[in-house]
Amino acid sequence: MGRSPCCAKEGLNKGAWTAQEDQILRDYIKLHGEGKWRDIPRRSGLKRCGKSCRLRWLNYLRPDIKRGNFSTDEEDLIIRLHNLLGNRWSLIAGRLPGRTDNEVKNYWNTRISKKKSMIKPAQPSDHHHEVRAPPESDDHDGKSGDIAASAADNNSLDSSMTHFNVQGQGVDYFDFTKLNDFDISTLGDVMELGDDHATTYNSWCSPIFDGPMLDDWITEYHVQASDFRFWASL
DNA sequence: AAGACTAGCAACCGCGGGCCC
DNA sequence: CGGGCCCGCGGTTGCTAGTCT
Repeated sequence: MGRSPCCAKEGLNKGAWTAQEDQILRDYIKLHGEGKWRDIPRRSGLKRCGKSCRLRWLNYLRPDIKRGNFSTDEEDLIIRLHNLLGNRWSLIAGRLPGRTDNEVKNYWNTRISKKKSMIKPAQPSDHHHEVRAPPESDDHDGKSGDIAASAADNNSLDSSMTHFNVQGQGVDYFDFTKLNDFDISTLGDVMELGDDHATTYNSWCSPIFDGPMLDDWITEYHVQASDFRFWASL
């Protein structure tokens, strides 16, 4: 079936928004709230398609938007989140208060990706910090003999590290089953990775503590030690 | 001073998913 | 169950300001 266009194109303005248009949109949303984007042009008199109104509001007019340069902390966060999530800009932006997905995406495309391309790839020996894609699920089933695990034995993050030799690639993971006293609540609001990679804190952290879920967890979520250190430090 | 080039950013576009009928 | 609508996402485009020659 053909998809209907988001709006009739005739008679609509395109390109940069004027201050007057911004004000109309601001006033409208102040009065009626966000949502029903398709109705906005008709009800507000704006000659813009609903999609354009939504974009303008979310990326520019929203009162909580932080403008200006990204701090080094923000940049570091973006790099780490991008390592973990890939080009899922809305998820990344969700971890940066006041930043929009568009802004993060632009920042990545214009600066960070360039910076990264100039840095030589990490050596295999410094695997705690190297940027590396997670092992493919097909590579191991979490129970196979490929995985030789050895875990230390007390409560600290370091001692709960488990080293796996997956397909000959040494990778460190955290074993939550070794973390008796760790304040897992610090993770509560950072683990909303969404969709097929992970769900919320409640739905996947809890089962980990109910039993030895590490193998499945690694297979499904691929959270490496370096990434977990990062999450835990937030 | 002016034209060419570049970087950064705002906005557009097409697609997919969720929801409702 | 399938079609249509709406929303949100990510890739891409194009404008503009700044820099270079």
